[in-house]
Amino acid sequence: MEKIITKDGSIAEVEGVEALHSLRHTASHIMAQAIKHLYGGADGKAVKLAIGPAIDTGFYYDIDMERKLTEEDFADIEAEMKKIVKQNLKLERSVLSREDALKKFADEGENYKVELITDLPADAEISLFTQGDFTDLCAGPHVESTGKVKAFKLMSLAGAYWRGDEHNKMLQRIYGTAFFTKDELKDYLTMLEEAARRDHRKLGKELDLFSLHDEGPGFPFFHPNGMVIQNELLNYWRQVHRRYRYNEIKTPIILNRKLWETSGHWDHYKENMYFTKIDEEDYAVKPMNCPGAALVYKTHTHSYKDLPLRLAEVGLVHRHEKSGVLHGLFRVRNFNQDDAHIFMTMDQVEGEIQKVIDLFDEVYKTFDLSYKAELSTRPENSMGSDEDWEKATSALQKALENRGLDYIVNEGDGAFYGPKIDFHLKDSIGRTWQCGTIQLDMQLPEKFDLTYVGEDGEKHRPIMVHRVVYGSIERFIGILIENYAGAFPVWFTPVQIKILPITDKHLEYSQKLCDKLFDLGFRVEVDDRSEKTGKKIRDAQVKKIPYMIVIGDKEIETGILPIRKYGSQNSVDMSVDDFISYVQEKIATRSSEY
RNA sequence: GCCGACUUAGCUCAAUUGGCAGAGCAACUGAUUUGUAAUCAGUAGGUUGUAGGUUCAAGUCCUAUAGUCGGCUCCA
Repeated sequence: MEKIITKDGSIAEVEGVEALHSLRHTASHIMAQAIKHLYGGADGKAVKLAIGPAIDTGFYYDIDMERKLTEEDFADIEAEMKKIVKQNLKLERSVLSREDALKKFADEGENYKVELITDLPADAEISLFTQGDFTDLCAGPHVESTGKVKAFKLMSLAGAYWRGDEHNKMLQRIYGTAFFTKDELKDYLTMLEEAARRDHRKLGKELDLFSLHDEGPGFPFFHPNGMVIQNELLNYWRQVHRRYRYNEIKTPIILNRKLWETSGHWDHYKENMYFTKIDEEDYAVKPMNCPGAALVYKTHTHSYKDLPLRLAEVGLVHRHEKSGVLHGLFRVRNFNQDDAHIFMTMDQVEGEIQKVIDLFDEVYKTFDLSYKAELSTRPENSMGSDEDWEKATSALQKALENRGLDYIVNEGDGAFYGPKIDFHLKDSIGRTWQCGTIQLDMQLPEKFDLTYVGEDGEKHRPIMVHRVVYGSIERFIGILIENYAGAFPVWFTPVQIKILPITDKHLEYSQKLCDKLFDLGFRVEVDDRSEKTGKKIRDAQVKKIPYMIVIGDKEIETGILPIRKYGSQNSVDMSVDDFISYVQEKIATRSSEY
């Protein structure tokens, strides 16, 4: 239990995340104080402070000053912070009137604080926290004194726009982390090192899954091992979608400008699209699959009896992403969406969305992934009537609530054509990435004049849903690499079985065994190098191959195979047939155990 | 796109104040015939991201540019 000074100024005893959050908030004040001391000049005005909150991984402070900080300054700042910690200064909360607060910060040249105060609601209490010679506008909470901050470390520097708006000035952001004890800090740093070992960019290279080249920034190249994963994921995807009664289509990558004008992308998505000319006419490379699906829909008249009509498509889309955002397989410029467009009546929306959520849940469970759902509502640059947005948003909300899913709401984060539910998955260091998404679209059926014939014999407008489970195959593979640290379940790992003959004498038998397993559909290889067994085992372990079989005189004589599983120190004996059915069972059940 | 850092052999990394571009692993060749996490020896591998500049001399300093990394913004 830790004592903290809460937002209303009272003292409370808290523990866990809440206590840590307070500690880190105080740490950010200590850092700001240290930076003021070191670089603020006599009156402190050379350093202007913006905001400095605690975050999940620690804290940061955004500052504005002429001097450009580098990581070499960290040692100085940390040393100054240590002094402040050692002084064990009490944090004291005070309240000022709006005028007094504005005057105080204006006098100090803290124009960002002035702006923050100005934007506080009229009835807000303006609280300050003071430690020694440093006072900051702050709602709290904080720990009682600077001496509590026993273990901290500055982590990185970054630029950050004031108020997150790219039209504003870019400030210098310093990230740090803090813990109550040195051991906790050490554990955290160790965890980060381990996470770096799971990084999909590193493992992608080591396991020879994919590569990225200067010749195509953001356009990943998949190697044979990576393609095994991709194809297995798609096989599984097709099985699931068959069961959920989807039909698959394929639409072209390059389509005429007119189509994109009809769909609204030409007006709303142009900055993310690539263009080309064919026979003097404008064409665009598709950033989404939906207009193609709309054209397929229109090739027939549809009865209400056809609905819901589920058209799946694994579509390769290209999007121009700003150069600074590319990130391994997580953020690329072309990717395969495991898309589907569902056409239905308004009455069917809620039930159909629930089916989609069921499908998502099933798929994520298969990969041992936990996810977080987010509902995004109407953005500013959007099309359609208030009423339609209202109806669509509440249908999504109801589906989420009926399924009992926890979700958060992102106001104004929807697509320009409708609200959406996003499913976020975590990478190795806890950053979340949007994978699955369910987007209601009231616009496209209108734009493309999509209709179905109702019971009444009249034409009606269907509702459309876009949805992806994996999101992008590329991103999903990245998530899987980090989730499994490269040790994939048998069913989609690139090489399932490695046969290790002890000497050349055992090569022939090994090769025969390999052929037999290969013909049964297993991904199996023989290590026929003239290396010692220990070396072959080591290499197979490093490549994270699920099953190793050492073949020597004994095995040839008895026909019993010693199976050594990945991560295990010893082997278990199995007959060839038992081993075959054992592995077949692991694959059939998509087990993540070996 | 913006802020900062980085870029040396296939990979991971060295190279003192500017002074002969190197190691381990991988690859290849040969020897070795090996029983559960690295056998030995040899060979080859480079316009130091790219383009300029400063200098007697540039991996090292300067400018531009590309890419990568950490963030911001944006997003599957």
